[in-house]
Amino acid sequence: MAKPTFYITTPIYYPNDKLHIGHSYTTVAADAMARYKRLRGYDVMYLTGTDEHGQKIQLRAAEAGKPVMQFLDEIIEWIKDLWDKLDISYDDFIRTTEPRHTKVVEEIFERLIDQGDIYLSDYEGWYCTPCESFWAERELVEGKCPDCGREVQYVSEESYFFRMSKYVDRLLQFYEEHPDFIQPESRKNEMINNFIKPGLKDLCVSRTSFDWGIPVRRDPKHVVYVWLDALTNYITAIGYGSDDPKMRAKFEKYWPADVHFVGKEIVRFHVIYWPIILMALGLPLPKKVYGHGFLLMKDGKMSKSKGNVIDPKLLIDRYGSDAIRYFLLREIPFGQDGVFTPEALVERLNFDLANDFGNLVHRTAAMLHRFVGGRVPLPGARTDAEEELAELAGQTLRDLEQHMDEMQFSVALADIWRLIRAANKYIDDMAPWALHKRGDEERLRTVMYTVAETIRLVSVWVQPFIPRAGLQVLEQYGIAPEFRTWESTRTFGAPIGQSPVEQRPPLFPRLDVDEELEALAGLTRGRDGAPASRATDAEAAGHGAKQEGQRVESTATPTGVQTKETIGIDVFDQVELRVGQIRAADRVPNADKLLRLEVDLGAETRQIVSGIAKHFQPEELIGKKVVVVVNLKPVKLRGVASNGMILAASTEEQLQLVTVPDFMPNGAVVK
RNA sequence: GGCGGCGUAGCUCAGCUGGUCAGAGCACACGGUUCAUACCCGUGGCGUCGGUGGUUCGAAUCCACCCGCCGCCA
Repeated sequence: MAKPTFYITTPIYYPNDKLHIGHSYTTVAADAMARYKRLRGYDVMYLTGTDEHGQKIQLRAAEAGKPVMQFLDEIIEWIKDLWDKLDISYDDFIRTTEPRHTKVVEEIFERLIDQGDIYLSDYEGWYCTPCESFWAERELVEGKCPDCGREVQYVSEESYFFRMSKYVDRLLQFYEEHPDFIQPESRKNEMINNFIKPGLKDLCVSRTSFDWGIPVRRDPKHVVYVWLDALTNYITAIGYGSDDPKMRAKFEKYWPADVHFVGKEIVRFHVIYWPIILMALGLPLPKKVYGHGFLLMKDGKMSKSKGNVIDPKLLIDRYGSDAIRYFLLREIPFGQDGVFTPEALVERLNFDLANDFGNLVHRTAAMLHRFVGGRVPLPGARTDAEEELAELAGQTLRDLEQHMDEMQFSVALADIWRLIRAANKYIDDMAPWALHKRGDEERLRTVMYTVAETIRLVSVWVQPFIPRAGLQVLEQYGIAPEFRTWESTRTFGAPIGQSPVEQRPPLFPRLDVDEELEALAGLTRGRDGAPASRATDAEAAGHGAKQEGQRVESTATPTGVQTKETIGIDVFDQVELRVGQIRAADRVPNADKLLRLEVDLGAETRQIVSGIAKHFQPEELIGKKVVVVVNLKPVKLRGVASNGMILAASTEEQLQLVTVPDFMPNGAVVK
């Protein structure tokens, strides 16, 4: 019998800028689901991609002085590299500029006109070019764009429209027959009350005001506008409308999709317009649309103007993909918003990954070597303690599967960690070192086997979330392939005795909290202090979502000592350095590494927190003339405000402040 | 303004259709342990479950109103 299929998608992202950690969240969640389903024996199709049309792309490319396709290719390369770094196991990556997509969209459009679902009319309204948004007269704020506050133009444009109203009754009936279609449920009411009950408006599906898009075949001054282009990626990618019979078979195999993961801001398009488009095409509807929440920063949504956008690659480089994946999936209840704080990140990594899981694996390997010759021993008779752990393992598997089916990743991880904690506790209760000392070989073997077996189960289960660590432990513990399968974890007591176990360095390093908080403060300070061109926030994910981020610069070839991208003098010039004199210094309570400094900059005296307490006594700093970055965004470290940064040179062991001769006045510019 | 949601220990949050539901993790205090990444284990204090009324034998859990946040829409 053929394997059951599972088709899962992320939104296609709008590549007018680099993506941020919010996009990574959607993609990581979908990846965890895809990996889970593969482990469960499904034939999985996991699709992601990019939505590459629209005026804003065109404008961005022009700003960058590049041909549009070149501009896009460079960003797509960056995005694919990000997914590689995050271990995203997508099966296909669709770009809406590919012929397999554009050709089919053209045909769909023709067909829908012929069917009478699409008709020609006029679109009137106020248009904000940067936001690519139309506004009704009454929506304007003092005649300006309500989103960004900039000028809008009145436009009257001939447009094609999709007759949505025709399908409303069928849509409502579908909702009723498929109560789980929209997740979380609360979104469903919003949709019905806000869009459907008041009367669903026809959707504008073409534009004549720009030409970076798929032309309408019979009327090429029009290009297909956003949703009919973007949403259809979910079917064109798997072969809908293809000339190739193999691809058509693929479509038959995977459609309808099992779930579309989307950010909550685009739920509406996926649960109203997309089903209606599919009805018009006579295709079955997707089984589920899951609108997840946003990853917020402490001070609200991520946005460039707040300087709180984090480049995911910097995080991955520092902590590794497993760590970032774990944090995203554990910290944010799927469907709700979650908050990114440096403290939460470091604590999750230290407590859950290093202390609980990593240490369990590490201490067990050490004991296996020290007590029983470096192999998983053969167990003797079980006692109540072993039965209890086995029982908990069985319960954990049941809970885990249930929560994964509900797509509650954070709860599923909590389930696994409950067993990890129990295993750590079991070790303490059984005290193998005491058994060893006492010479109780049979008990010792039983205990060590039981711990190894628990580690085996956990390592299999953990793979959808942190694939590297899971696989690494299975290899370290010499687990045979047949005991790495999901099904094999239904039994506690697999014959893994005699497997040779390696001693390896800890899976996850324990992080120094102060050091990391300071480093993360640096990462979130936003590296291009330029004020954002508009106030809209970078949304977590989505078609046409309004995103601010860094423009992709041409890729520099690092040479010699250089490891970062080459920057222009204009970028460096944004950093304001001045001479400052340390007037006072004392330790920050509850922090090993932090000193609170008062620095005299001539015109003012500022408080700056610096992570140099390991290298200096507070007294010896008084009077020193140092170089201060004065235009850094203020941050709080351990609750103490820091309004700048002191420059220092450092190696692994040493650290010296960059100092200036005493005759230079406080406040003098350094450049 | 309309619709919806939320407000539970210092922090982040679980608590479905009312009766061991007053909980978990972190933080804090004390104790234990040494295999391990100063790690793990145990014990303990802490909460008027946003406020006020009401339904009920009994409400964090249902209802009404109020306060404060938030989401979608207008």
